[in-house]
Amino acid sequence: MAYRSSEKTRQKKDAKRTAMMQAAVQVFAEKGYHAATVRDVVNQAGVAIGTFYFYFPDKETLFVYLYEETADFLMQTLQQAVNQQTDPAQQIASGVQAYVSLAVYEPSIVQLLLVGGVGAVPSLNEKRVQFRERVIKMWRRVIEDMGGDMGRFSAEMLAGGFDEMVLNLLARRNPDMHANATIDAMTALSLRLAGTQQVAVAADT
Amino acid sequence: MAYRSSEKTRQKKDAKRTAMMQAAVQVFAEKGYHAATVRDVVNQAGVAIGTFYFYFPDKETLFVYLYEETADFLMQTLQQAVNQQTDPAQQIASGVQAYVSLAVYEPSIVQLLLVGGVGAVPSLNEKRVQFRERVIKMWRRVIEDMGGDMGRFSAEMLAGGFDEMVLNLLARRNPDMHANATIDAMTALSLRLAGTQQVAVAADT
Amino acid sequence: MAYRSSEKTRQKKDAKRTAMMQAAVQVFAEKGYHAATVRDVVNQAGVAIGTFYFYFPDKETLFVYLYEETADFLMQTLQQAVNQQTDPAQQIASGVQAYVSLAVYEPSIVQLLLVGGVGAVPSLNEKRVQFRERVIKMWRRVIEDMGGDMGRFSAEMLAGGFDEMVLNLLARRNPDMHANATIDAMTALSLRLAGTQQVAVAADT
Amino acid sequence: MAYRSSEKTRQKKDAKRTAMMQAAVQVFAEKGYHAATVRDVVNQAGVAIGTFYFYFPDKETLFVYLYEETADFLMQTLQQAVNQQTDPAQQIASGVQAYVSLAVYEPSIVQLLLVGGVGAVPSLNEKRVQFRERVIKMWRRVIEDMGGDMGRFSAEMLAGGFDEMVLNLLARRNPDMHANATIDAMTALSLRLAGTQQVAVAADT
DNA sequence: CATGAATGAGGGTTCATTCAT
DNA sequence: AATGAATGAACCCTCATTCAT
Repeated sequence: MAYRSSEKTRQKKDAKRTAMMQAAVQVFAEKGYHAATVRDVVNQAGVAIGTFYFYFPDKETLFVYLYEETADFLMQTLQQAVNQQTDPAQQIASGVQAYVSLAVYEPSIVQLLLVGGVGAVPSLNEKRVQFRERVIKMWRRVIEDMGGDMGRFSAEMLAGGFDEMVLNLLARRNPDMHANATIDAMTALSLRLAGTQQVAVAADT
Repeated sequence: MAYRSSEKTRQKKDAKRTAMMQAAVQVFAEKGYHAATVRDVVNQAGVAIGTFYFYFPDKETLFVYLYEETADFLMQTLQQAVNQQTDPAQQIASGVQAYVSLAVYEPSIVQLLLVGGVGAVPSLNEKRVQFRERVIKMWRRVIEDMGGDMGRFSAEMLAGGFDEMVLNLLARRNPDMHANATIDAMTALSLRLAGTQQVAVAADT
Repeated sequence: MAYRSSEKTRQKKDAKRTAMMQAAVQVFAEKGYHAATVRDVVNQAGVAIGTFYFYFPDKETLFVYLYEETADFLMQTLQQAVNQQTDPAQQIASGVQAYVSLAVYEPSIVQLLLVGGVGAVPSLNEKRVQFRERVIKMWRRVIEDMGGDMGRFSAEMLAGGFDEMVLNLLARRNPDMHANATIDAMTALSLRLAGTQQVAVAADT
Repeated sequence: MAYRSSEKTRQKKDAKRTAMMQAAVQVFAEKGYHAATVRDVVNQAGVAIGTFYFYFPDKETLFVYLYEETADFLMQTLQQAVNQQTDPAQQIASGVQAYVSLAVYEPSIVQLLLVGGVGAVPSLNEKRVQFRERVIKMWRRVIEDMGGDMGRFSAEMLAGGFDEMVLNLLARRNPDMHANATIDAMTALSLRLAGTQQVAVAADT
């Protein structure tokens, strides 16, 4: 199940609405914004097409809303993982671990946020910038807590690099089999990027 | 005497074809694959819609072709910049400089390759994977020439990180004004990622 | 309470579907398959173009379906008329009468089956062969019941000859005024073709 | 070679024009009027598309012209065969023989006249009526020379019946192998239709 | 609330036809 | 005469959206 009911939707307690949002994540992730049709979503959710327009004003609004929700969920998950640790180096490790786990377990989320409708929905651009900003800021805080320099740039590279690595992991035959190696590499490279220590790492593939 | 394709005719033909491809890059970059219509392209190019189908079999084929061409062009540009140098550290600097320059000068290219129609065109997925692989391999070679370890992972992070940094640069008000700072940071962080030296860098923003 | 397809709704739906099919028969009969547009059909039926695609998958499928339905209907009508009689000679007379009546009363049917889209729709060729075969077999049975020889060939000539005569009848100013003469001639000539008796017939035109 | 240059075209002595008309017969016969494109014709003829419009005003005119030419050719062939004989019964046999031979040897002609664009080209309807009229008149004359009654109706049935039988012959695997049986049957049935004698015929299939 | 029949703007594509060379 | 690049009307079909039930 891809979609996690956040605070916002949990209050609605609406099964149909939830079903449609869950279906939407899958469908959008799989086909991209334009190729996914409203009919795809309602079929997947098992409701009638009219029902869609009772709960959502239109396709685009749903998508943007979904993007926000999913971004929120991802940020919460990462932030929580980071906050569980106090040592910056361990914070990175924990965050990386959380990100990769999520990606492997719920690839739709990553697909939606990184590939899905970017560049396809004009009103999404701003949201996308905001999302990236949040990711970057989170990593920047950790890096600077370590005493690393170039916080902003390092964080940008970290954020983009993580995405690329995760996407490469997901492109493999058995992502879960290579998850640990990826996590280790991501962690090690993060420490290097911070620039505060020399790190030795396990063998490469 | 029969019709003879004179020099002038051929040039005009090539010109029209080129105009349509340039128009297509812009339109696709701006709206994404699905939202861009063939009519948009021909309007931008100043030709009739029938002309499009005289030169290209269909929209998707053009897009894939454009993607390949653009990817080839980017790779050539980068590879050339890298090859101009012999010292690995300088190779990175040169490649980074070339990438950023291209991005600032021709943002459509970056937009097309990184955002455009990814996830929207099924037949593009394979091409996209190939393109990323080429980018990653290029950086990996440089990194390993420096004696860096974790070549594959480092290269992935470099590739993804570079994209993120370039995208962030393009998102700013005056990309060209911040290009140099970004180039410096990208270079410095690359060296760190390679893991062979400690690098000091200029102040951050 | 959910939407319930009431009797009224269903009837309206059927009505619309029927209206479109009737419109289609007319339009196809009048213009032929290719020249007839889906817009022609929906205009004639008084519905929107989207409605067409709600009821039928596409133009070709509808046409083939229409052809089959019409062929079935014609065969049933003829067969029924034939079966009402026991004497072979009277069976022919009855069948001929039914065919001509149908042609005069509903010329679109004949037009669709004999002229409409033959040679225009590849997937129709097989259906056409089947239809001709059914017609031929029906007449052959009757002829052989009379003791006529050359059943297959006689039946072919009968089938083709009937069509030509009906088409010639329809091409006249007032088909209904000449229907009886045509019916008589068709019947008389059929008996001759069967080769079992000498027949005297009414005066010719 | 399907197209025979009649008096009209022979005077032109124009190779390109002839090539296009020959190509047109084939293409129209194969695909039907609408599905056949002007490009198909010029490709088959090995000329450029502009050349088409130098020789013919438009597609429809060519088709109508082609229909007339082909009808003329068929009528000439049949009439000639009929005229070679003096005895009416032998005239029929000769005409039938000629028709079947032509159909087997040059099926495109039959296809064009009987199936091709009938019902698809409005301006063809009149031509088609004229053609049928000529066929019918020819057979009627023969029948009445034999002393047969119902000349008009018999001739209609003969004309339509012949077409059906020829079409059925062409639909078989090896038309030429069954040509003789068909010819015999057509001849025998014609005599019966004329109503002047009792005819015995060879075994049926 | 829920339904699904109905709508029609708009997209990709074809193809008869024109005209400068 | 001959060419083929260029045109654009028109076709088939999709799909977001509405609304009576």
